[in-house]
Amino acid sequence: MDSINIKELAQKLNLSKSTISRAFRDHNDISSKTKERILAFAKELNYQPNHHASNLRAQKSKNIAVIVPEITNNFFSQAIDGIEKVASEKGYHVLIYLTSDCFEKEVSYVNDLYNGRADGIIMSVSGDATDQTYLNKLREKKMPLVFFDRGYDTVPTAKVTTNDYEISFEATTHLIKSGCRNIIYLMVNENLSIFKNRFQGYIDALKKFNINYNDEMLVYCGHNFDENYTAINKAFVKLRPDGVFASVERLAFATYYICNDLKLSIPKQVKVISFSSLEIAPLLNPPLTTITQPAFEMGVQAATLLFKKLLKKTDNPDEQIMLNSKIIIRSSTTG
Amino acid sequence: MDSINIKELAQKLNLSKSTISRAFRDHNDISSKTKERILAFAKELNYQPNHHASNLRAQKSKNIAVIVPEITNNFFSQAIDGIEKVASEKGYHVLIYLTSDCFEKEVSYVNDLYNGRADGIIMSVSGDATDQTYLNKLREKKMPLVFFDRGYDTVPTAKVTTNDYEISFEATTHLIKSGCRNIIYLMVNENLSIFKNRFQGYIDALKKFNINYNDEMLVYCGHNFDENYTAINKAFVKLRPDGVFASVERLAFATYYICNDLKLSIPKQVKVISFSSLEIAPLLNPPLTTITQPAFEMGVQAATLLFKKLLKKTDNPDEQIMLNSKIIIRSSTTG
DNA sequence: TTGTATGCGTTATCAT
DNA sequence: ATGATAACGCATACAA
Repeated sequence: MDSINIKELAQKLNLSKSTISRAFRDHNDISSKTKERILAFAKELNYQPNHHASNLRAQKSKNIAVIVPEITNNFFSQAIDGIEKVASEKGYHVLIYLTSDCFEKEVSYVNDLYNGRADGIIMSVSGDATDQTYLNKLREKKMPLVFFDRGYDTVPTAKVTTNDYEISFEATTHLIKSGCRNIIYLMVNENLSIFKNRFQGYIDALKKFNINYNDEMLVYCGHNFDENYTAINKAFVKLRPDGVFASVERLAFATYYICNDLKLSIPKQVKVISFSSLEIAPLLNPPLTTITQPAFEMGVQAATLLFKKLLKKTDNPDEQIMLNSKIIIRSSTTG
Repeated sequence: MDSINIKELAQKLNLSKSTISRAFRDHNDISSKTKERILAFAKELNYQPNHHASNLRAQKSKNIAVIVPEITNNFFSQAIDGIEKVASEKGYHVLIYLTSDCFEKEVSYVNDLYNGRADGIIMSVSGDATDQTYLNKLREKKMPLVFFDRGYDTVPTAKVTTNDYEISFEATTHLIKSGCRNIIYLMVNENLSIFKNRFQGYIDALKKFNINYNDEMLVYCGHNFDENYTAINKAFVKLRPDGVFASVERLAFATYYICNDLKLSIPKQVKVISFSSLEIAPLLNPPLTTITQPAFEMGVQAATLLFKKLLKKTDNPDEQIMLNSKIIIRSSTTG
């Protein structure tokens, strides 16, 4: 970066550094004439106040960090979209960190942010945390933190979540009312509260309708497609379920592939419902019934919460926002 | 950010600031004993060298900026995934900017980066540029720039692209060999060379097989779903095409919706091929034949190129890399 | 091996 | 309304 600096600019204009600075800081004690002259000349020379110098003085970066498990996932990319919209409106910049659900990466990314690179963090955590409390030092450092969707219960901070329990109860009820009596549940991570809530909604709905449940119906899945395929396939062969509740989008996709391979018809033989932010769910074969979270809006709310904390415009730094997901019924559970 | 600084740390350890600094900079002229003592104590106190101060001295940020039209698009999110992987390996951080294909935003974002916030830019441009040369000042400022996929021809710099012309020729040939004689082309932006190339591949394939072409067969689309729906629908009603070449994923989706609504069977009455990075293309109804770009790899290559320029490890700052897309034939063009 | 002093580019404070 | 100066936190050249 070959840049001119404030000193050189001052010399060329026969002014002092302070006057230049004032022109950029929108100070009132500067004549509008000189101000305009400065700004015009600066523009011509492509001068801009050096970010590091300004921020060293001001002790802020105007950056926010967004830490998420993955980006090639409709939920997260939509959420990031929402975050970026708010941030750019406020003149802030967005740093992206992808953990691939690896806890070590998550920790290392967060630790890398203590040096002033970012003023705050928006995060959806990896589920494999061994020590969730490492985030508590953020609080000591007065670095604002907002969770969205996936947070740690042990870390008190602002959160944006959805009505996972209720909507899962409702989704399971929908499957039952559509005739399912043998519904398997595809789980990704039982440590995170959102997944606990989803599962509990399922369990309680089964209970309400007096439908038998046993542990085999809970299928543990992971991040790898092949593993998931094997696990779900095994459950299919053994249990012959007539309904599938996928707690996460990609497990529904795996289920579709498996049903194809096993020549099982969705929805005739198996009904499938899934948490999913896939916009083209109507174009799948068959169209997938989804529990759709307001991903974009969650991003907007999370960013809004963060800025409230950042700009000290709140007296409740641990504000909790819960938004409603909605079930969109399509052919994968009807007919 | 309530942080301890180097001075305080030095006092507590009865050492000088420089020694502390040396411990962190991995200098050789420091005893490993004091170095360890410093690092251990620093860790305990959560001390990290202030990013702005270090970078003010070093005149670099260890940030790279990624500017793309949108993130809720499989191609871009996969590319960003690739970029982030490389950047994090190199100890760099990724700033994300979304232009929504708005040229003014693009310009304003780039202009916001002249102040040292980022050391380099990876960009896929908006197509609506009125003055593409505004990027040339990046070169004056010695700010490295790499285009991927969508670049401006008027701006000489490193680029990562795919074999758009050849693959489009091949894709069109595939449609023709599958029996199509009336293939419409869905265009998003005729100003960008990648889209020109795609279109030219289509045109030349028609020519080779002596298939008639007229301007009506070129359907101009935009960013808005409803507009696109209307435009494509109009073409369907008027031209009754038996083939559709979508130059961009979302236009294929629009085509699917339209065929549904018009009760046209894909592939019996209409065959559809599209540029697309959708991983679940096999699950669509019918499975979509795609021209798939190596999005992740493009991100990796773009980042690699940028770092070569950044670290001055190349004598060709305008290196061009062309990767191959591949056509994956599925039911939307067969049967 | 460690300490001292200077400057990186800004901006706020104080003076004029 | 404008100018001089100190300080933000760090890293290097130089001194010891």
